[in-house]
Amino acid sequence: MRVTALANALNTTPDTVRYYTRIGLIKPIKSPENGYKSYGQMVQQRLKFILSARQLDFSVDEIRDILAESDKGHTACPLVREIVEHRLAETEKQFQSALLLREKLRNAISDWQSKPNKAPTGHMICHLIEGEVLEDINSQGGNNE
Amino acid sequence: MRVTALANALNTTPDTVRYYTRIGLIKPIKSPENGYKSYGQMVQQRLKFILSARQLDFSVDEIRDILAESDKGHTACPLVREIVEHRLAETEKQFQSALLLREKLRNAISDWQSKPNKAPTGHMICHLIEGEVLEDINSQGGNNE
DNA sequence: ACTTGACCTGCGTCTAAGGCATAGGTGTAA
DNA sequence: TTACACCTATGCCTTAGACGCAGGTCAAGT
Repeated sequence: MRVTALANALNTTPDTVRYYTRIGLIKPIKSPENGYKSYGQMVQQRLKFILSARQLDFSVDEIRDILAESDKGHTACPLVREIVEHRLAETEKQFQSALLLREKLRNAISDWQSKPNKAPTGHMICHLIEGEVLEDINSQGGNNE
Repeated sequence: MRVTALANALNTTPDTVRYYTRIGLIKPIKSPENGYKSYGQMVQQRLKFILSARQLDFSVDEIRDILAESDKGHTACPLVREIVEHRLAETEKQFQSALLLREKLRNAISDWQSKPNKAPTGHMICHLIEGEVLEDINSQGGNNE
């Protein structure tokens, strides 16, 4: 199996396969005559795992750690559980900030409904944004990860 | 005002100020003796606008367009309204996909609650991920922007 | 055998929005 | 003057692949 065949088999792109190959997550054997990479059955299984983990939004680094553990013959399950918990927490944050942003944008739209368009005044570029909306936004405070 | 002073005044980082300077959104004057950049009052106002727009998740490119319009003496307001509508739509998408991901992760956690940890079997790296969860996920279909 | 065209390959470069490291400049207290 | 803290500009690094390019390969047609 070569890149494109493998990609098609697992419903991904050749570029993705090449990328995982480049960073060493999967290792094909190189044909000595034409230099093309050839992927075996084990590699396909491995790629399948990688793609599934990506669907759960695991980072490539996290996946690398999991595979390393697995390659040493250890269970990767505890690590996977840990990561999925962490990812859920991250997603919760993203979720909340998307919620907040949506609120800001909706407010902006409705607040601006009645306001006219103005030309820039030299000390103000667009009064819609530089108006009172600003203060509300800037006092939302910082976040810490 | 030099980078750090300006950054502190507007509650951002020197690196951010440098970045906006580098891509030409704000233009300081360079001291000819030591090469340090000096930012004036107008620039501060401009940066304030930029930061506010970033709070609304405007992209730097969008902000560049707005500033270009404003610099030509035209109202940027219609453009700003347009962008904010577009951004709201984008945010809605993000919101939905965060929601979906959260659901997937929660399901994974609860499904796995009762399952044991297993060592890799050679054709399976972690049965938690390679189990049935997979099929559900892979049939979610693609999105198009 | 030769050529055409379609497809495929590896490699290098690009993305967004800054973060970080490094090398060197500046200021001031001892 | 030296020590030390802080400041500066510059260049490289980050994610997870996408895209483009120059060249290689394959099957069909001549």
